[in-house]
Amino acid sequence: MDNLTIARVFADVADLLEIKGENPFKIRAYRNGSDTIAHWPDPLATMDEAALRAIPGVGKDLAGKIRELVETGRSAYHQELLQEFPPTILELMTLQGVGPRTVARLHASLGIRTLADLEQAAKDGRIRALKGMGPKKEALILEALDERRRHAGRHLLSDTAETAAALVAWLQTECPATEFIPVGSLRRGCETCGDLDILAVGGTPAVIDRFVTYGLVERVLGQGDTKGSVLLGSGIQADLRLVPVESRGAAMQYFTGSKPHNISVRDRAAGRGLKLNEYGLFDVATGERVAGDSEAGIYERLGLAWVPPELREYRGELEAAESHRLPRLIAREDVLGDLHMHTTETDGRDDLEAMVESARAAGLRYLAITDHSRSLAMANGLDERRVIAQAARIRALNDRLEDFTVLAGIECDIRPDGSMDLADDCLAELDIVVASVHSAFNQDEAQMTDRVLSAIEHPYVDVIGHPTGRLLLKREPYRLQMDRAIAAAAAHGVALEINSQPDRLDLGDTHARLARERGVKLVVSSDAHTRAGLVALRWGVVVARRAWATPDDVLNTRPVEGFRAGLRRNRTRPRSEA
DNA sequence: GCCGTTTTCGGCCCGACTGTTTTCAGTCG
Repeated sequence: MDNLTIARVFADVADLLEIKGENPFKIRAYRNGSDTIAHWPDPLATMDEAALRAIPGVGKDLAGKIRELVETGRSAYHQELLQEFPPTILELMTLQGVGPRTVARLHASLGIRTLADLEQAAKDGRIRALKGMGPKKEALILEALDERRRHAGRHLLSDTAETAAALVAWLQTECPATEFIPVGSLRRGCETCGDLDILAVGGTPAVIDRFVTYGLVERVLGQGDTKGSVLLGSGIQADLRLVPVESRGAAMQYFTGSKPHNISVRDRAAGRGLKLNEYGLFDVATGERVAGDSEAGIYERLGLAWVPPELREYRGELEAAESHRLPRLIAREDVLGDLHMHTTETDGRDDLEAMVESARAAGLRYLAITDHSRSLAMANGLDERRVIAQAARIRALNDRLEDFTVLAGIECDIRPDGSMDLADDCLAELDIVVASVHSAFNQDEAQMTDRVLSAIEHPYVDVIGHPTGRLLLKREPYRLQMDRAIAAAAAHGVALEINSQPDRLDLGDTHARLARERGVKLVVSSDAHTRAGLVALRWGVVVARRAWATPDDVLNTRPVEGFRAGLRRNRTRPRSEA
């Protein structure tokens, strides 16, 4: 049983307890536990009770339930709750404007169990008959059902960022006296965003009035003097919050989150006789405001270094901020080379020369061409003969270039049996080999793990490309024991890729952090298929930052000679040859 | 249900908006 499954059980328990009207702090305990477990880097299935209890938010009870889940595959408590309520009732909670109290009442008085039941009841006008409900609530439920059908769920970081950039640019033109700042999960660089939060610093309620008239607004969800909320045509919900200029820092801190980070910061404030809200940091005794203009001022007053937004996930950042041990995070400018891209030779849309020009324009100093190998016939993958011919062309081009290096590489398929898709003597000829899985995604965990471990052990493999194979919001990662892959990569000096494609971001932040902590070098690569695709490096860098990576953790921040020296093929030469 | 240089018992972040209320509950972030 993996961590995500355990996390889901606890999240379900929290929802069910909420519907039941249980003690809110008990509910929070399950929810906190669920959130922590979902991002916990080590597999809980292999941990004993003492180790489990060392996880923050996991006490005697939760540790026992985790053991029960691991050993029996189920939790008696979870099952008990499911006897009281049908499992489908949890879907009702995902509707905008429908919370636990409403679900409980719908279930108790109308026997509603499913989304279909709810829709029928709303259409029949049975909702409005309930105490505390009315025609408007009924209409809202129908709208929420419709919206859920059309664009359920979350949005890629890059999509949210584009939406935000356009909206902020428009707002800035319409209301030049007000400053607009995107905050929330977008500012933290989360791989997907549920909605878009924007601050309007120093504006008047007229700014909210303007906001709801934005051309891409599909529906106004709410509008007051300090807050407006709209649904955009893309399905992204955007919230605009008005704050006074003197609260700029406090509001940025508050609305950037994450929730557990903020709870912890507030807790820390309370311990010092201070109260923190979106308007500032206040002395409880005197009511005096002691900070709030800037984020740094708030953290400083609490004895903390300013925490970069990407680290605000309650994963040890406050302890590091307190002891001034926060890492100097990698930035896009630190990346000097790009090690994964395709050309017209396989499934790319631009040729070798165009990719080089694009990389130069992006401020890079070197790149590696890594087209697909033979097995990927769909992409016109290269066999040994074509690989060698392409390498010759790359080297000829390289000889003509000044102040820039082009490396000859390949993205070589890892076959289902773990062998490489090209002959060893061919791979040996190249400057860099990225090995990736592109087939037989459905192998079981043992097969897939052995397969990837074989690749890591192969002497000419330098990097594992998009190690989990996930496609965000589309495809689950393949079943790979990541802790074993990371251990093997560390042992063999193989780097793991952070693939920057917005729908991959693979490795993700928690795995990348674990790899880094275990001594594995990372590379941030674009996997560009067009010359414009190199801009994706931006997103890979965000993931690396969320993994607490410094430039030193990422091989392609080094100048080309240092980079090449760090590749596995150049540092595992047998001693007799040295 | 978790947790502890304030606490092993008694706390647990906090404010805005909506719809249904005639003073507030529910939802959201």
